[in-house]
Amino acid sequence: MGRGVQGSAYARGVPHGPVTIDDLVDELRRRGQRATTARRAVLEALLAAGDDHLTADELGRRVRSQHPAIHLSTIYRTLDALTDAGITTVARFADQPLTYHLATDVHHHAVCTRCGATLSLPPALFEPVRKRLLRDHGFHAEPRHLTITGLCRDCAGG
Amino acid sequence: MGRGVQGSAYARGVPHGPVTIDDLVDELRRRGQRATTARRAVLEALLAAGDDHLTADELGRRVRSQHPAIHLSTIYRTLDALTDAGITTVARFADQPLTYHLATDVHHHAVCTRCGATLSLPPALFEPVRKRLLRDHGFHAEPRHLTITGLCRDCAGG
DNA sequence: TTCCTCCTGCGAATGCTTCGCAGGAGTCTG
DNA sequence: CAGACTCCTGCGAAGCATTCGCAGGAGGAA
Repeated sequence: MGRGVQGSAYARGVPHGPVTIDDLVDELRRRGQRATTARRAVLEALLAAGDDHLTADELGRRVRSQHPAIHLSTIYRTLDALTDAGITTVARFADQPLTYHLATDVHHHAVCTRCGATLSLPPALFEPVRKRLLRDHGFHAEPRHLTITGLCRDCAGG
Repeated sequence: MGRGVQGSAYARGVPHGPVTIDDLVDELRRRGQRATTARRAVLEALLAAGDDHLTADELGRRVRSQHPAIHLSTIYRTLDALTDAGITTVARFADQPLTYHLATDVHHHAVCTRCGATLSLPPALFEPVRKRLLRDHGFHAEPRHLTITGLCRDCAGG
């Protein structure tokens, strides 16, 4: 397969699973945004992070290890732009700072409000609720990254 | 019914539905906390707010209309204490400041990440997911105030 | 009433995130 | 490949919600 001449990885919406830096950069440009060093670096860091959720600060630290001049405010603006473009997804766990990851990484979360532990959940779990919200309320539940709060096994004491 | 001689409204855990100021103050004391003017005022404001979710700031404004000297930091500390005592519940909608309401008001939310509109949902909707999380992951999903994000009918354009 | 704490007002500090500005880098055009 | 037109960036400061330290005052048990 690979990327064909005419189709980017994003040609039919946000793809699931692995993508390359070039896919991401292409998509960025397709959205009318510029592919700068800072943005490429942020995308590389996100790609390298795999399933992890990174804060702007952590992302800044990683990016600066290669490009020391990149300012934290640029990271924030970049993440804003990427999120607008649908390339990244934001989530806030409890009262932690915002975290970011690639939108290609589709999953939901259960977050412990006491210890902050997170559990990754398969999207299927929420399908019934999603359908119901759509049908009964016209509400389009976030399909890519829901968060449900509560207490983890340890914090619930059993 | 009414409150019997020996049983507070909270005797069997957090009650659903209406409670009085005295129920709330009693419960506070039962938890070993002091019933001060500030705390009573906060509880009154929450009670008067009905189903609304109030920020510390908004709560401060309302409390100060009766007791001008009560400082915002006291509101925060009071809300902390009330939440610790299980009397109030916290929620964050999108990137808004934290909001608070009485724990007796049990409901879930769908929040639009674009316009911030919120939809109140019956607890029953999430029961299947809750049960599943508990059984499969030992995760105790917050029973009193879940939030699910997405786009409302208007923002989804249809 | 007395005493021992806990709670409070106040102001300053913190931490994340955003903003305004002036200069520099991307991209499009020819 | 040069020129021009923006958008993007580094920098520092501002903004906002929330927390903290302190010294004094109010709550409640005896």
